[in-house]
Amino acid sequence: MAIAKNASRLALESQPSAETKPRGRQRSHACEAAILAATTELLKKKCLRDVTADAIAQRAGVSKATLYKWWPNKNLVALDAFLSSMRLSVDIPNTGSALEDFTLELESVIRFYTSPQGSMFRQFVAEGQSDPEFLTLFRDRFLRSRLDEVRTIWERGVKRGEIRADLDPEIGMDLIFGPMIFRLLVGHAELDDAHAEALVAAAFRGVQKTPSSA
Amino acid sequence: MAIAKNASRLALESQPSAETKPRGRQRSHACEAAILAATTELLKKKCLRDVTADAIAQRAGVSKATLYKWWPNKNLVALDAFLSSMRLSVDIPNTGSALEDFTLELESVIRFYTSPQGSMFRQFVAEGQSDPEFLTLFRDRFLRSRLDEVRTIWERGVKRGEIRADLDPEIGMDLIFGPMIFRLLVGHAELDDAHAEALVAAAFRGVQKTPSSA
Amino acid sequence: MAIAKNASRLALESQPSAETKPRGRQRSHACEAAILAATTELLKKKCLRDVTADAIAQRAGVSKATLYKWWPNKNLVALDAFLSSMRLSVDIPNTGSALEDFTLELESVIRFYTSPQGSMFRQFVAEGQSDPEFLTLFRDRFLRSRLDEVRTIWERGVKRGEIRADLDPEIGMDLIFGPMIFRLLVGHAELDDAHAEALVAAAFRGVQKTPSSA
Amino acid sequence: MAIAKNASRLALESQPSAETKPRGRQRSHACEAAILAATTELLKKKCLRDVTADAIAQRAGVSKATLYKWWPNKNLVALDAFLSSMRLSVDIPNTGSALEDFTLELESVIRFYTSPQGSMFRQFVAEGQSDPEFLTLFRDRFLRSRLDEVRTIWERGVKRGEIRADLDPEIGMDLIFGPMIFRLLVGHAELDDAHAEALVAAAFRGVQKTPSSA
DNA sequence: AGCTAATCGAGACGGTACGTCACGTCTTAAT
DNA sequence: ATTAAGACGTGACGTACCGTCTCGATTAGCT
Repeated sequence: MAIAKNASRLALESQPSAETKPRGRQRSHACEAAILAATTELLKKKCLRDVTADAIAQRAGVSKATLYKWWPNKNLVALDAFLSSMRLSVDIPNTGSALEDFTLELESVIRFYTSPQGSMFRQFVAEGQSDPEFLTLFRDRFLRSRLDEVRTIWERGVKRGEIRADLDPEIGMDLIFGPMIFRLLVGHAELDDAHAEALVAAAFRGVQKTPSSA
Repeated sequence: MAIAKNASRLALESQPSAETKPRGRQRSHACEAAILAATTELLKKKCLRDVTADAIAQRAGVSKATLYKWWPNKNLVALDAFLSSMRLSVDIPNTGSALEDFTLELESVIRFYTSPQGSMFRQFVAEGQSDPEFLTLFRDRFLRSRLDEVRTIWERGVKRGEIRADLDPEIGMDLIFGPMIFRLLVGHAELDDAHAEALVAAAFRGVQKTPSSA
Repeated sequence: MAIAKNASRLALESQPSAETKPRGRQRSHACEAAILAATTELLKKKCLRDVTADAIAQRAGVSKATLYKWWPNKNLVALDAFLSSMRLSVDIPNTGSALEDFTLELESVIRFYTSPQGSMFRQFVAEGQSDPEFLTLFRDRFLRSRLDEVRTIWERGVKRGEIRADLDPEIGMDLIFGPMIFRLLVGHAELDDAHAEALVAAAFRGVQKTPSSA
Repeated sequence: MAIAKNASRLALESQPSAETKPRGRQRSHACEAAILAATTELLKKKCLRDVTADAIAQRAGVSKATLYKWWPNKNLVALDAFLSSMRLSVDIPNTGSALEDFTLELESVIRFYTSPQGSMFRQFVAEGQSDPEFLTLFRDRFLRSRLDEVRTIWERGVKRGEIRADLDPEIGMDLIFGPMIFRLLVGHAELDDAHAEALVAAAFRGVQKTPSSA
């Protein structure tokens, strides 16, 4: 099931000691860090498709063999680089209003995804279209946890009675974030704070003309 | 603006009379048709990235040079192939209820986009992430007109008083189709008729617990 | 035996009337002349390998089909162009001394072969190495007659008692012109009037130290 | 000056010790040898023009990229193949008579140049006509040394008083070998032992009717 | 004067080889 | 054992020129 040849980035965090160290030279942390940093740096200038494994290795001052020893391919290096550059867990807004929380969160997400840094998101989704395993990995390692974090907004909203309890949260969340992803990937419309607000507002109020307001 | 070296597919359809034919041998319809057919066929088996220009040419019984003479790259060939295979303009449902129309339409779109044929959509969006010009072209030649067609549902709904008149239709449409695209590209949740219905319903009613129903 | 599809250039000169003209549009002299002129012109700037059939046709304002209708390939066009630009039969020197005649002739030949015009000679020999039929044709249409002309110098020399009668003229002629061709094609040594004189002198006197002059 | 991207063939032979080996994987001797062997083999069947880089690579079981990494084009591969297949330095005859030595040498050279193996010589001269740098390289790497070797015959002849000391050896050598090259490349006359003998004899005695023999 | 052939310009076409690029693997000597 | 360096096989790329072909327009001799 594991695609990555190892737990990659995470491998270095775990195993604080315990097991017997293998003989010979130990895996270099510096080396791995250099690769991830180089990848991040290069991806700010070019898209994933145009960043070559050679370029990463060269920029990191690392041999290509080292790179391929720890990652099965370039995409997974980029994914790790992306993940490692996002460590400081983003905290979810908590203003007391789910509407406001979602608006703030969406604005924040948009700002990130449209930044050079966050534009990697689009590349990953794109790569995923021709590499299902990579798409799965991307979902499991990044999206899932992000969505889980955001779901707390939803749940708080439900608890507070702001959000309909009968609505499948998955559908609710897609309703809020789907349109943003759509615009992000297809580029058919603007994507900024104003739109974030309008989108969340529309998702909340709904499209339908309510009988009362008629 | 034009990326394609010519009007390609469309060039052959238009102007049945009018302008004087150029002097030399005419562009072969058979040749172009063969290329588009071969491309469509190959794309049913493999994803766009894995279909090579050579394979298209060979399967079409056409020389690679001919292919590159009329299209700058295989993505645009695929786009033309996609467009040509969708000629019969899909008609938009018109049941008298916007909610039902959107549900039917979304179901239909989902069925298409998850078919071998329609999965090209995902590939195009993916390619577009590393080729902005292609993304623009894809939007202009395909998405734009599709969205325009669907917008009639919206406008009928507004006229009938089913849909809020104060809501930007662009936002409304993204609300309905964005979540589907999100799921289509990221694959984090199911995508079938039931979900189509739930999505449209949620978009219509909104996420918010209405005071009256409280 | 004929390689060319027709008698080419010569076809237009011959048959002043006689046979019944075929029906339809007649072959255009202007057209052929333009092709030959364009070829000659282009070959002054580039070597035969680098002059394309398209370039010839375009420069001549002629269609490629016309070109290939009358010549089987580019090399034979060039050969005809070469021959047609040399019509005015070069006259062989006749000073009364074979030594002097050969020297003058060799100087003249060297001047021609090292001119832009005459450098086609080298190209023909080169092409001939990978196309034996072309080499044969080149020999038959050009070299043979040139050598025959020059042979009169030899024969006059023999008659006058200047040249050994027991020597095969073919060997004698090769002795005089071979070294020049060698230098022309390989470029390992200078090729000018001085060398022409020295070469002919050496060929005449021989390499051997004569007993008498010892 | 250097055309080849490296010292190629020679690089592997030289410097058995001295400089420290570079760090990485070493250039594969087997790989290079396979390329040269394949080239030699193919050139026995087809002429240089008709031997493709792909064919060489495939037959050598080597990738085209590797081939192009070490040689800028197939001509230089062929040249290296030619040179490597001639290593055992041919020894120059030394019978005590320059006339006989030159005759033997010329016979030997003719036999070689008319063999499948040696016919590459013609191809090289031919290619050189459209690629001056290649011609220079061919002269420098092959012809020069061959001529230098043969010149010892000349010098011994001069010392022994068989050959005129006042004659420029370059002219003398061209006189002996030029006619052979002429015939080799143009094919207007036979090229065998008998002619070798006749040619050398004529070059030695000269064309001129000597007064004494009159 | 119209008919019928052949030629002509334009340029599309199939084919073949080119030389380049990136991928991911493998080899070597050094650490 | 891991590293840097970098050679290697694979396979697709997009380009160039070849020689053939298909058009419609032109230009004659023949009816």
